[in-house]
Amino acid sequence: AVQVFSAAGFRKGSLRDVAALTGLSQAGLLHHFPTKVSLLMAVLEWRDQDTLSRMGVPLPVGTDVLRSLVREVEHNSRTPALVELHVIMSAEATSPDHPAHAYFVRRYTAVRELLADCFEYAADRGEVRPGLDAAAAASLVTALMDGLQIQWLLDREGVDMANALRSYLQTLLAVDL
Amino acid sequence: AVQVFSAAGFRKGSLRDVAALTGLSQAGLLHHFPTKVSLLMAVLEWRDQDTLSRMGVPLPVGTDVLRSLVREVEHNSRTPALVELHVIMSAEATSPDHPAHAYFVRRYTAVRELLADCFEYAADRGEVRPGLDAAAAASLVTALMDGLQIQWLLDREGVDMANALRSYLQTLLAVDL
DNA sequence: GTCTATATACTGATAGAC
DNA sequence: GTCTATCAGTATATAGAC
Repeated sequence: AVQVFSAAGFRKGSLRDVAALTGLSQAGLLHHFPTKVSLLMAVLEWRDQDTLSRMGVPLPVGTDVLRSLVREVEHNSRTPALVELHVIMSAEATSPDHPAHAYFVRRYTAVRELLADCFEYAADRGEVRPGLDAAAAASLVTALMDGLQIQWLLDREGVDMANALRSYLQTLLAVDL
Repeated sequence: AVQVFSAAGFRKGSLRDVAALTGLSQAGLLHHFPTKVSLLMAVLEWRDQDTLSRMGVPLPVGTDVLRSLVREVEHNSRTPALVELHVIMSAEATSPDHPAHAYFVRRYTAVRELLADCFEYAADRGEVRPGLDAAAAASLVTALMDGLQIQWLLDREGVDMANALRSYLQTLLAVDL
């Protein structure tokens, strides 16, 4: 399902193609996931668990979150399908009638809050540039990662996501990352 | 076509729906645009002309490009359909087999070059922060705009694209924008 | 230049045998 | 738990009348 949805999107990705990749018939696939939407939700949950398994639970705090973030982006650079999945799913889900719309609204809010907390925590320790707006920085870092993924998918040799993110984060901090 | 492709993407957007919105039959629409792909290309060209008509031809140089950019983002905030169109088209087009793939590869390269030239031009006049990497800044600004559009579509009240962009650009410059 | 009718293919989901 | 068969809906594109 990850392969199919990442290549064709949820809207155009077909259960037939997913079934073919699993070796099941289409009806066989629907025995495990009764609807296409239920398969989508399972994919999104799997992706979150996959990410959390690398970042560690409970999540790190302060600048450790930023280090984890850079590591995660480095991992993404080795798994284009995961990047494609995020780019196409988040774009499709901006439509209010998309089945994953509410999920992505929640997810982006959560990611921004995690990052804002991380910047505030670091600010309390004097580890960020003076005068930094934690909430604004959180939104900016989130946007930067999304935008870099699009550029990287369009030109994998010409764009270095992890390096660009690390360089930018460094300009926000008063300590070495 | 802009309405349909922005709401459903190119892949899932149907000629039937476009035809219905124009008042034509589907066959009538195909008289003017012989294939779905030709309609897509016309939409992308229309979008570029629409943008250029606001930014002015020839394009401004130096920090004037950045001012135009902020104005363009302000305009986007008033036309959600244009933002939706860009977000879904650029995401879909990351797939190598998408009919707009080559178009978006070219477009992103051109946008980054335009911005890099602008930063170099401004640097020659001492208008940017010392030590700024023009090419890196160009890629970053492009990524930032794309990422902000996703966040804004998911939460229009909570995200201020133009303000976020202006604030970030200001940190790159040695003069007021 | 616009239409109706149609060809051909694919879609998600269901029914029911095994 | 997996299958075949099928339904009803949708898709792009074409043929040909007007």
